[in-house]
Amino acid sequence: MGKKILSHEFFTRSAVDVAEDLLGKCLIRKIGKKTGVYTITETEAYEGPYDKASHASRGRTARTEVMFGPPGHFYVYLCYGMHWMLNIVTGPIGHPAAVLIRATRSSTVNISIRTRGVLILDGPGKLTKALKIDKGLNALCASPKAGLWFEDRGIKMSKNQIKKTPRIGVSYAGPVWSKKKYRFILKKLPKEELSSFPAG
DNA sequence: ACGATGATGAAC
DNA sequence: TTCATCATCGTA
Repeated sequence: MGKKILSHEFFTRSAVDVAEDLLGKCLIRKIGKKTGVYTITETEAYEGPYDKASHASRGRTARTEVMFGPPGHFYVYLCYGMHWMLNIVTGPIGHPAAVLIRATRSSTVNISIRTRGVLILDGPGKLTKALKIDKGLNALCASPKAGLWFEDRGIKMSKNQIKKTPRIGVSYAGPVWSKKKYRFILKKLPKEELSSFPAG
């Protein structure tokens, strides 16, 4: 099976396109000798300074600076005083946009009790907690060097597997932007296509 | 339905 | 310097 690291070009597009295309791609987390593979099942696009739901709509600040930088870098910030949100910057330099990674799914193999199951991380805060993602990754380039990156592992996607809905928790963005269907959900993923990570 | 919990940005 | 506001989650 091919394992292609998603690089610069993949993220140099509109956040909406990247958000949709990230479904079925894999998020890889390496800490020490342990490597986890997590298939992305839910994303949200925050597209540009005109998007009232985006932090970038209030201009260039210390926090949003990363969004104005190069694509393929992480934008990580604290939400509600306790949850880290993982975003990946998209579009060309100077265009503030990013995609929020909201949920993943991966197969698990627990050798000690000889069971096989599925690990579902179904919320942006749960995901970062499980993958030990925090401010330390902010502004870093997605890469093995950072210990966190994206890969295409050959999962085939078709449009009818994707559900589009308005984004979560953005009512403050006004009637137009809060209603945009910029949230992408992968409805189902065949078991054999689930990525796995080594136990122990 | 609501409280936890702290950074952020805007107002004064 | 103060204040309202959050791209959420777990418990009720």
